[in-house]
Amino acid sequence: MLDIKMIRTNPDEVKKMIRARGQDIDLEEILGKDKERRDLLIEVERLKHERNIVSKRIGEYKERGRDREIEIEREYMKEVSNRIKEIDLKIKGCEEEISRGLLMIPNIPHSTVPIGTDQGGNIEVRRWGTPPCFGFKARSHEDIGERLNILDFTRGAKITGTKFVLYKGLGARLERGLINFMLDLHIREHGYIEVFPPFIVNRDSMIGTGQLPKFEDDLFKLKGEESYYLIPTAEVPLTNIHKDEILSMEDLPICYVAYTPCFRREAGSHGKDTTGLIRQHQFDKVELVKFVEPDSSYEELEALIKDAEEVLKRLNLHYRVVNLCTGDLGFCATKTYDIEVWLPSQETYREISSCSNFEDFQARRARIRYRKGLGSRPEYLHTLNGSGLAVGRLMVAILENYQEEDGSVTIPETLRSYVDGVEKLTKTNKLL
RNA sequence: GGAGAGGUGGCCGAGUCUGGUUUAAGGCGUUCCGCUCGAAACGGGAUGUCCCCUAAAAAGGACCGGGGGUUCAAAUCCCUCCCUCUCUGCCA
Repeated sequence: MLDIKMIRTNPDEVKKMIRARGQDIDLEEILGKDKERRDLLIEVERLKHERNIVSKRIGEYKERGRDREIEIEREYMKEVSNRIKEIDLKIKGCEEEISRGLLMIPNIPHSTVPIGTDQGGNIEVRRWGTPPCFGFKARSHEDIGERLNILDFTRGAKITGTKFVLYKGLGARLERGLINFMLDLHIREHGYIEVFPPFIVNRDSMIGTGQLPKFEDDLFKLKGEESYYLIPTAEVPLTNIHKDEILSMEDLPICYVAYTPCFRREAGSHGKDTTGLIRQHQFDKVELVKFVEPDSSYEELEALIKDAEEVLKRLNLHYRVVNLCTGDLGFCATKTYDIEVWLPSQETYREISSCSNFEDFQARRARIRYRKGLGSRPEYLHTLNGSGLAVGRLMVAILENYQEEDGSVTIPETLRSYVDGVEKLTKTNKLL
């Protein structure tokens, strides 16, 4: 959420930004309501002041038993009170409209974000490693996974439906190993605090991180009295840990890491990257979230992306880092780096992590503040998050990049201690 | 799920029955000043968040879990929802 005061003073810049993002939002209407609200406030506060004074006076009259005076004041105050009630109602209406509008305005891109309308405008920042060189035609991960009997798409669909998968035997174990490997790396070497949050959150949390009210269609909502949702990413519970809090400067930066499954409706994405594990309704992810001081948030973003990259380096997987352009940037972000891992079967780079700075956009929505020093006013802090990494897609990358001609898959050395020393996945009919 | 007790400032805690002079007592903590060679103890002051108006302040308004109602007036009365605790049922 943007600051209404900032919009009030820089309406043209905000309009320009909205246009650049290809959005259609009526700023004038919001600003009009804002003006109306402030005018009404001035009037109603004067009346409330009056009410406070007269009420006190009535109290004093009552003490002395001056009933006639009380009666006179009471008649007058009835009018004042009704008028207050009327105006308060109008103000509330204004506030609802203002907030509805504000919640739909995207964040302002950082000056280092390239201008562009879609993915094509993204800029490659760096590459690491080299793609593997096979003397045979690379198989897809689905192919490899099903032959090895570690991935079962048919049964996943049987149990639930399309875009649900069953990991079996060493596949399940490798998934778990990857999660543990990444958690350990971030906890032991990058200084993150591990968290195991709820996988279901309430509506207010979803608004806090920006999934709602705009992206309801992407979410799984639970049926029941409460407005509960399955999390589409651990970003939601992690960022909302400090909702409605005022932290002190010594607390910052706070860095959390969590493994959670993620649930996404993927509405409207049918036929798009639908193969295998790439796009599922449920997938595992290790997520990194930071709460930082505003001055340091862009340095923290650089550190965050490095922490995520380290996973791929340790696994010796070729990747590139991309700076997303204005047209591809998410709603809440001011700047996002994607990490794209090399997939031999598609001979292309595929997103495996997305690391973003949100500045105070989420902090304002979720009311997360900090105090610079003793006695200083609370200020919104900056939040960041990034995948570190998406486990399903990492599985894809390992199966494809480490495949052998005979259909087996070598397990990267770093991972072996996480799968009881297994060095190779080989074809088997047994459910290991 | 059932029964009961609660939710008040950074924390503890009074106020709620009986609505008004509450500007939310008192304590703790924090911080500043005094005393002191220094510290402790002691004495004194300061110590919330948001909104509005401001160049800034002052003044003003709102906030006692959330929302609504009654009333000239609500921390206090009524309704409703949420949360916590105790007992209890079922249960991993």
